[in-house]
Amino acid sequence: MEAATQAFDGADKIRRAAADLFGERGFDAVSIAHIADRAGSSKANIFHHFGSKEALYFAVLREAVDRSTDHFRDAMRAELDPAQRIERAIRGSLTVLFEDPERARLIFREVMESGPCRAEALANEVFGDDFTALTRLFADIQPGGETDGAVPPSFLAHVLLSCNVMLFHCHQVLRHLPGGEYAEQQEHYIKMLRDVLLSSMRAKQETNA
Amino acid sequence: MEAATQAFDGADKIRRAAADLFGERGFDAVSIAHIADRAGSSKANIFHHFGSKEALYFAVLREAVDRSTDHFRDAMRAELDPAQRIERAIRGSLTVLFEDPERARLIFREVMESGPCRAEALANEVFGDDFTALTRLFADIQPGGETDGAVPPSFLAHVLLSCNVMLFHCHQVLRHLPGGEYAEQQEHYIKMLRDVLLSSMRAKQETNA
DNA sequence: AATGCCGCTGACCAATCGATCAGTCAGCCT
DNA sequence: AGGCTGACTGATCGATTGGTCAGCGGCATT
Repeated sequence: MEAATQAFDGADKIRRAAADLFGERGFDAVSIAHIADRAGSSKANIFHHFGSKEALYFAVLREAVDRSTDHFRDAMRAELDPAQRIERAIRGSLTVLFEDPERARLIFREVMESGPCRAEALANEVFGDDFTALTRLFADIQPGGETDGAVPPSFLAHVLLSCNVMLFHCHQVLRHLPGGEYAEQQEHYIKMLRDVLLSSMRAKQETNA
Repeated sequence: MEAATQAFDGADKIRRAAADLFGERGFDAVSIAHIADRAGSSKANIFHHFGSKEALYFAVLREAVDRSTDHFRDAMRAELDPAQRIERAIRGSLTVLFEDPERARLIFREVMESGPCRAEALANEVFGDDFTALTRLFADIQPGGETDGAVPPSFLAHVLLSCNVMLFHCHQVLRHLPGGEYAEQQEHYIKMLRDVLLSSMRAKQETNA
């Protein structure tokens, strides 16, 4: 029926322009006129294809979400020693963030802004799989199984993602902080984070008070 | 000269209303009319006191920054054993975030949005002192001094701040993730993060490849 | 050739945006 | 009393916002 041949039809150009602009400046700071201008289209055409500004935003958001989970999944499968598997996971998550920055900022802004209502949907439909996969990775590697007192795998996933997300969003600031040179040496950063995660897994933890 | 007695003059009410709204929804999503309404004032009066929307935003931002650094400084001084000092630091940083959420979101949004131009100013004038203090804390506690191969103190500061900031911004999502119950048990969260940081300091790290 | 559909456009809408204006009112100084 | 300052307001500005609508040209079907 339709021609799937021409990959760049008008609607797609609009989608991509909107993704860039929404990612850079957020929902409210971007106007339909801006998007139309960047896409080389007209305002009316945007409403013809998407109906409203909100609908366009959600379309862009959903596309960004789908794409990012694909990338993350690829970076996860590897049968190596624990240190290398952790490195792989760190690098994979980092790649997702840095290779499509606008998309990543779009998603994180949504997470920040979303109230309790949408948060559960985001957790289940968007981040659940990736987080579970990462948690399972740490559970697999854990030397003595889940001895009580040890840091649980899901928290190690939290540490990994937190550090990466922070590096991504703040690296322009971090690199000017005293001792923040790691923000510009990605390989060095990866090894340090790997060491933090590895030693947290190995150590028998004290659980005083 | 001026009366320092009346603590809530008009300008201050505007400032506080603006801080709340900017923190909740960001700069572009908030209009002067909203702020005037919330402050029980008039649009024109806002321009009378602050000159422009941007000037009001910066005034609010600066006030938020000053207040947060004060709180952080208090939480830092304590002469206890390493585990307790780290706990103290985690709790202090967490308090800064959660006890004035709008202010915290205001600042973080500024960090996210700022290009390379303003990032350096933010690093030096706003976050430099706190980050340095936190780094020094880890350097003091470090058992064998700075043996090479160990995770540097500034990176431990990165881990601490990253995890806290992520917990703050995403805890509505995290608590719905499998294994994300820690997002609602703050004391448990603090102890886990403390263990991660402690074991990262103690362990002689491998620096292969 | 007439048809209907679809991608697309310029002109236009009411509402709202940030900002300015002249002007009011209360307090303070001389 | 009179002059002056500063907090404050309602009305209003031009520009821009998200959104609508009638209509255009190309293309496939009948």
